[in-house]
Amino acid sequence: MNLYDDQMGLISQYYPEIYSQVVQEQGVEKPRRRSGRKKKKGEGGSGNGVAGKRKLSQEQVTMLEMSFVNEQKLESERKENIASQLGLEPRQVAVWFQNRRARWKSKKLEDEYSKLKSEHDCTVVEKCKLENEVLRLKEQVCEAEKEIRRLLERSDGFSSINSPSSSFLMEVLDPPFLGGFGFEGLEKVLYVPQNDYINGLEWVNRYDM
DNA sequence: TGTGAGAGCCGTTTACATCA
DNA sequence: TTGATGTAAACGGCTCTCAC
Repeated sequence: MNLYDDQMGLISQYYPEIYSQVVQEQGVEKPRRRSGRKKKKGEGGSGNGVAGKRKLSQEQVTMLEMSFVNEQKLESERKENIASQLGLEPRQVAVWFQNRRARWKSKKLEDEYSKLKSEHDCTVVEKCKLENEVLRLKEQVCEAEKEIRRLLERSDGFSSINSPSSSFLMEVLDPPFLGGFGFEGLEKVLYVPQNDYINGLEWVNRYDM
């Protein structure tokens, strides 16, 4: 059983009147090659024997839609079959499939756009949430720093500046010595002895080239 | 390798239906 | 009745594939 048989099964099930008409028209042999592809406008080609375009009937469209759902591409044999079943020119069937593929593609693009837009909107909302969170955390840090400074100032009245607790707090609050003066990375190149009690100027002179 | 035919895609045109 | 507008059928041009 091929796709065509599947289609016919569906059609007989859902559209018995169309199916009986189709079965009656089976067996019509048509030439497979098209002759004279180009036609001037107004020459027709609709196969209706009427000048101008005519909309396809509801039954024709239904059958074409069902066929399209089964398979979007149209092989020659299938096209001939559908055309003979529906009393249309093969060219009409081909054109209908072409236009239907275009509509399908357009709809697909529309759906993809909607999906992407929805995802984009979600991302924007998430970004706003994260930015708010960053602001909130920054405020917390600011408050914490104020609190530390307040505690430091209070502790000045009770202990000397060289007490272990205050030096620890200073380390927390102040940037590293080299980094604070724009010498980031130099500490890796220059050796600074840990317990060397030379003053700052002497230290600079020692490493001055 | 060149050529002709068939088929698909894309953009456009045309015929027709609908509505204000 | 008529003009604007939307939709679907059809066309024309281009490209690709395949057989010869």
